[in-house]
Amino acid sequence: MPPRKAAKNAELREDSIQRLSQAAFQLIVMKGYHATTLQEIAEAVGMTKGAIFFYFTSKERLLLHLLDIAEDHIVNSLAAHLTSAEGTALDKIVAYFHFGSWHGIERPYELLCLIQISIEFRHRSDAIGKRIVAIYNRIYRVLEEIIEAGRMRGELPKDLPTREIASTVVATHDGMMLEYHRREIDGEKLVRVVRTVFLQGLGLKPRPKPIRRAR
Amino acid sequence: MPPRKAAKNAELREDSIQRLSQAAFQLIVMKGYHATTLQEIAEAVGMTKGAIFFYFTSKERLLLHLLDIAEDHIVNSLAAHLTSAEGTALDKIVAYFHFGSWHGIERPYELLCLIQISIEFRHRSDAIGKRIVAIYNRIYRVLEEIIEAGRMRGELPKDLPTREIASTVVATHDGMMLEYHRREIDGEKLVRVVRTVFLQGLGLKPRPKPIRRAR
Amino acid sequence: MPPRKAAKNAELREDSIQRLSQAAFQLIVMKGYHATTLQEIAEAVGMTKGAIFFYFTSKERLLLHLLDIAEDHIVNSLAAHLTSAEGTALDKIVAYFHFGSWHGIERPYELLCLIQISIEFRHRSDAIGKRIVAIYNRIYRVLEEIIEAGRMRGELPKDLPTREIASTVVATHDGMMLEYHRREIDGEKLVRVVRTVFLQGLGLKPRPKPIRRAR
Amino acid sequence: MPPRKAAKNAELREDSIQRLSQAAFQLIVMKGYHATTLQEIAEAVGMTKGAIFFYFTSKERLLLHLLDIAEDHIVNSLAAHLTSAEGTALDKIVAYFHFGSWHGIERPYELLCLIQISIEFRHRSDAIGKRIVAIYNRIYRVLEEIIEAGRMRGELPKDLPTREIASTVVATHDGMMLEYHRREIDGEKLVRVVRTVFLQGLGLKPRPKPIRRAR
DNA sequence: CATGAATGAGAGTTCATTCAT
DNA sequence: AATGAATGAACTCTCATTCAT
Repeated sequence: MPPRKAAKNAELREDSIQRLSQAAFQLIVMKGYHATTLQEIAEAVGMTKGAIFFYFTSKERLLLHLLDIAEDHIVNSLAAHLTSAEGTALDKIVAYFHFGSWHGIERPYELLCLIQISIEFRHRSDAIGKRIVAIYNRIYRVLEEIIEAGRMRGELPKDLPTREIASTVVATHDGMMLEYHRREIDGEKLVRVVRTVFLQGLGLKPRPKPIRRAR
Repeated sequence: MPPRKAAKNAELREDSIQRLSQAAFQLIVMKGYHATTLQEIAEAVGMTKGAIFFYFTSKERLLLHLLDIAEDHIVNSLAAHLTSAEGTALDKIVAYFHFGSWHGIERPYELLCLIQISIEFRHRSDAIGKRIVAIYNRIYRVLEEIIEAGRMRGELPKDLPTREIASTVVATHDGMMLEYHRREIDGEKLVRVVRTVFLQGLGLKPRPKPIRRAR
Repeated sequence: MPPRKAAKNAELREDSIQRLSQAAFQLIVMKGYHATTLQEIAEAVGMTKGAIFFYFTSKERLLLHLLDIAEDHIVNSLAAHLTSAEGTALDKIVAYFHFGSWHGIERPYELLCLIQISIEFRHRSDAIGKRIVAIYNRIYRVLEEIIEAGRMRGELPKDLPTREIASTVVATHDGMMLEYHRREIDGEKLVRVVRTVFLQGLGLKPRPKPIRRAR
Repeated sequence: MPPRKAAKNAELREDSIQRLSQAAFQLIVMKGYHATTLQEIAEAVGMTKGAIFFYFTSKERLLLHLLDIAEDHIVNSLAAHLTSAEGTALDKIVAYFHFGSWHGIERPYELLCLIQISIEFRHRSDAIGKRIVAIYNRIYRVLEEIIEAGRMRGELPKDLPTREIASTVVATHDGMMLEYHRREIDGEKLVRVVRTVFLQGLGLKPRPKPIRRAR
């Protein structure tokens, strides 16, 4: 039964890659890429270091594989969700937070891994640096399109620049995810606060008078 | 003049420590703590690796020293600014963003170093992990006091929990700082967007006028 | 028909061994034994690493097998050629160069493999070291017998020691083969030069040419 | 006394580099480059692996350093010896053998290292492959110039091509050196045989006059 | 027969750290 | 006060080898 055998092997292979990837996601999110050793990853799935090199040719390639997965799972479905026709820009931005937080809770590691790597490789121009930048650029693009469209329809304040709004959304989102992992925090509450803030600001609204100048 | 000489030596010592610290701040912010080698730090100030051990007993102690500096410069003055009697909670939160961004632009490295370390050592319980948690806890405490006080005075929505508001503020602030460093972004614009969002939300509110119905 | 099947299997087995050996010869000659991996050898014949262990119990045994082949093909036929009764010692030495060069051109890998291994394992006393020494000793013995016989018949200068003449022949021959592979060189020209040198030296002698008959 | 100290350190450095290089020369000649580990080299001089990286940034760089030394000591002085005005081409070729054998006996490792590396890296185009080819090309060039000049003066047979004569000289020389190391052989006798062969061939010629003294 | 998964010993390399000077 | 030499532990990576299928 060669087909069965082949199938079994393929399964095994997929399973091993899967387990190694999951372990790597977790460890990288917990300790960072540089502080995570292949030894730890291997041990986490009950293999030896050498096994990693059977599936990935280097530590860097393993990480690139994780980025592929994360991009696929997160950015792709994000784009799919947010580029649909319906909904206002604000709806979509809120959806972005919800989406992220959903991932952050159900599948936290892929999302956090992207954030972690974007921080660790912020200023590097090697393969990983380029890859993570490309991934983030996709996110920025999706958001900026939403914002532009919203602005056209008058759903957003005209005096706030697109690029900086997108950055604010990403910054808040990533910061929120990190914060969620930094403290033991009620994720749902956190999202609710962020959503509220983004929708209404923190100000008590029926505002008595126009301009309260800060500072 | 042994005293004079001693004085001179002390000065020299301070100067060396100062220069090493600055270099370390920059490199850690750019590359992360784990990816920064003592070699690089030493070279950046024209010394050799060995010299660092004359001033700091280990790489870890060097980092702890940086954390001391950063706490002193940032958290202390932050607390001083924000615990003053005047101003509403919102004013102070806005000031928090401004304060951070000011530091982020004038003396970016100390602030970013705190953020970087809080991410790299998020889940560690060694000396550094404990230290960075302690520093962040001070920040949370300051913010939560402000928020509580504001809530008492009715300046903040009652349905948003203090802890999560503080987390949102910190998350947004840290995310914003990282974002500022991740992209080439106009820092002032970014702050303005964040401030606006926090104050008013992104929603187009029934601004005072529109309501005026025709006729 | 189990016998037929068995026969077929045996054939297949021989064929696989044959192909692996050829690939190994080539790769070892090109890169050296240590720098050649079983992976490469397997790939060169479209197998996997593991398959090699079905035919050879170790990399070392594979090499020993190659040495067997090379000894069989080269040293045996060399001995057969050179120990025949006819011809002077000089004829036979020339034949040695020709023989070598013939192998070197038609079947270069076996011969070069011997040379390569004799260099890589010169100073080792493991199985391979002993084997290659034994093979070379056979060659020396054949040559020394020829030389001794020639000396008896007065065909060779008396003042040159047998052992060193044999070494010179081997040295020149091996050096020539390596050189032939090191540069892009016209093999036939090279052999001609070597033969001429060995027969007449490089000195311009009042050559016996006199044969030119008068008139 | 900073100068003394500096001097001492410089001495120490030179000494360590020297010792490491010598050990590396020997081991590479005995076992080949690939089969020699940095561990062994370090142990041979009573250091640890790490020390090697203090002086050389990689195993490859260490080898390149050895090649520099060897080129300097051998090829340079070879060129100096052989490009002098006096002497016939034959004298110089004989001198080449003598020179080589002198090096081979007094400082055998540098010369043998060149030969060894030329064999191990014959077919590679990395930094080492290029380096060793460049070194050999210098040798060929020197020899070919000598041969050409000799041919002009009628000192060499006209029917033998320059390139192949040079190759024969190099091949014989290298082969001789390897042979010298392969067997326990009387080096002087070996050189004498080679010299005689090159001058007169192995044929018993009606020697015109007894002694044409080489050198 | 042959594969592909996995191992484990050991290689080259990095880097914080020590220490004599 | 500072250097440069050297260490040693830990890392990434390689490769011959084993084995279930």
